[in-house]
Amino acid sequence: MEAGRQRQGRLWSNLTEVCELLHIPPVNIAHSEELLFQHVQFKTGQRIHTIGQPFDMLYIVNSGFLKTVLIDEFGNEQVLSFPMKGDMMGVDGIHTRHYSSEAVALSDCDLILLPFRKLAALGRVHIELENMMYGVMSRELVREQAMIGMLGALSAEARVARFLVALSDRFAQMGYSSKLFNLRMTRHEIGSYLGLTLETVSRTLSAFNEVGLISVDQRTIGIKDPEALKNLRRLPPSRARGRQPAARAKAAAAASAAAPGAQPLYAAAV
Amino acid sequence: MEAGRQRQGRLWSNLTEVCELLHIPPVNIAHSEELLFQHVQFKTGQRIHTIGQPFDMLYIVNSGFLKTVLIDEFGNEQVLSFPMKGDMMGVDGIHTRHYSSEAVALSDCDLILLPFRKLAALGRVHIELENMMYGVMSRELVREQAMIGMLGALSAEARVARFLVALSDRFAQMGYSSKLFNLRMTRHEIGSYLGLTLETVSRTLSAFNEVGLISVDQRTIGIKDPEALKNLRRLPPSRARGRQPAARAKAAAAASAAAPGAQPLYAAAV
DNA sequence: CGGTGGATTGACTGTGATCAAACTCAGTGG
DNA sequence: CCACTGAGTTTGATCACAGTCAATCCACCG
Repeated sequence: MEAGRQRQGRLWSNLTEVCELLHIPPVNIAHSEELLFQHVQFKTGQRIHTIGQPFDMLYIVNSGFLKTVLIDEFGNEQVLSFPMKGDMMGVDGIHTRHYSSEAVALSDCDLILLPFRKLAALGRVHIELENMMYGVMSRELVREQAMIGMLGALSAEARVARFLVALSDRFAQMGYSSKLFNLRMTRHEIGSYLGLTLETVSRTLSAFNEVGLISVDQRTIGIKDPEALKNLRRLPPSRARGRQPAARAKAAAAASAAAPGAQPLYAAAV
Repeated sequence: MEAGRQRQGRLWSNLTEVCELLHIPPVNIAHSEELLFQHVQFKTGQRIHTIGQPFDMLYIVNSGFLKTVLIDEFGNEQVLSFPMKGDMMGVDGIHTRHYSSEAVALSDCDLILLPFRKLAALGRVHIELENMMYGVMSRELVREQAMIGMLGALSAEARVARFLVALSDRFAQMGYSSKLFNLRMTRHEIGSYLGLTLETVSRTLSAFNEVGLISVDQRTIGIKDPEALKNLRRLPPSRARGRQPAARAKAAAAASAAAPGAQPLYAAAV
């Protein structure tokens, strides 16, 4: 853990550390050594904030894994995101001054507290910081738009494939292996996130495994063919798969990547 | 059209007018009469901005109807929103400095141009304005989260029902009739927005009509039973509907509203 | 008029939800 | 140490919702 220093028995980060965590050009401020943001630790299962709770803080994930969820009028959970290192949480609370979603730790976590009013005030003086705020919020908006596009247009298989690729990329950029990793969330949570049932998620992972795109063992995922996953739209029907060598099916999945213009065999006509 | 004044043959609005359009407490600025924002007119079918185009402007809808769309890697349109009076557009361009979506006029429109840099600079001096910016972006984020929840969890019928209710509410708050209005978008666009096909949208509207929840004639929609629509989860199977008086089915739909705790007949176990 | 884009309706099919059963694994306590 | 538990996962059988393909139908416009 490079970021953070001890003070009064707690970890604190300065603005420079916050900026690099967010992948934002560093903001150079006079006396920035005195401007520190406090860390907080949460244990697996603990709630960071709940729906309706008065808003005053933004959070940046320094380490660990979380989920954010919406609860509908019948008490059903809908997973909105799986924040991890470098992600900002709590932005949805700005508008109504109350959080509109709930954040839960899926592993032990270390979060940085950003008092919103203080941050906004700082942004008035340091334009890069203001840019950072607008930038992070806009980025989040674009991410959600992509999510809407995915839920509106893609098949179950394509959703699971993209989910795996996105995870793999995140792990890579955090310095972990992009080829072999552990899922921190249950099938149920993945399903909720992707608009699918847990059974469909499980079956789809098994199908990818059978065809050699990935390896699955409970929560351990091995990415075998990232390119095919990235461009997958639909797998051949399982009937055909049974009597064929796995290589055939894998090739078919990859084919949809090679010729996006022509309608490849088995590709969805979205 | 109360907002706007002529100058150099064009319409301009001051900050106070912009604020009330956005439903934000008015920002009082000295010399606010000299701080004016230009209007632009677009005709039906015209593009306001396209994907990848360099970002520098935000837009506020003063009158008219639009759609914003994402284009996926295969050229398919995905409708993201139907902006109308009081909505802000272009926020998705802040992050990468390029618009990530495309906005198209569905009717003749009058938009107010907000140069982003200028607006951000103003926000540094006038905190209410800064709050407005953060607030509008956060509100958009929450709206998209609700959309994700809807796409992930609701049946086709529930989506269409909520779409109608949301439209009805918007018309009401713009001072139009909430009971009778014209759709400005095609079935195809509604379908894309809701993650459905145009046939499913058409069929669902017809079913609502049959059951007495609404009246449909092409693009003209009459809302008959807003409460039942708001709480609808699933309609009784069409077989049963045919031999029953419409009132029965309507009552069943309304029942799911009355007793949200108990599982009503035909309600989806989401 | 005929032409064209949009809407409706019908018949059929497939994907993914539902219901159900078996299995894995970690934790707990006798 | 092992049986017991319970949460999570896998797999199977079945079915319905919504997608697909196709044939009108309708309104608007040149």
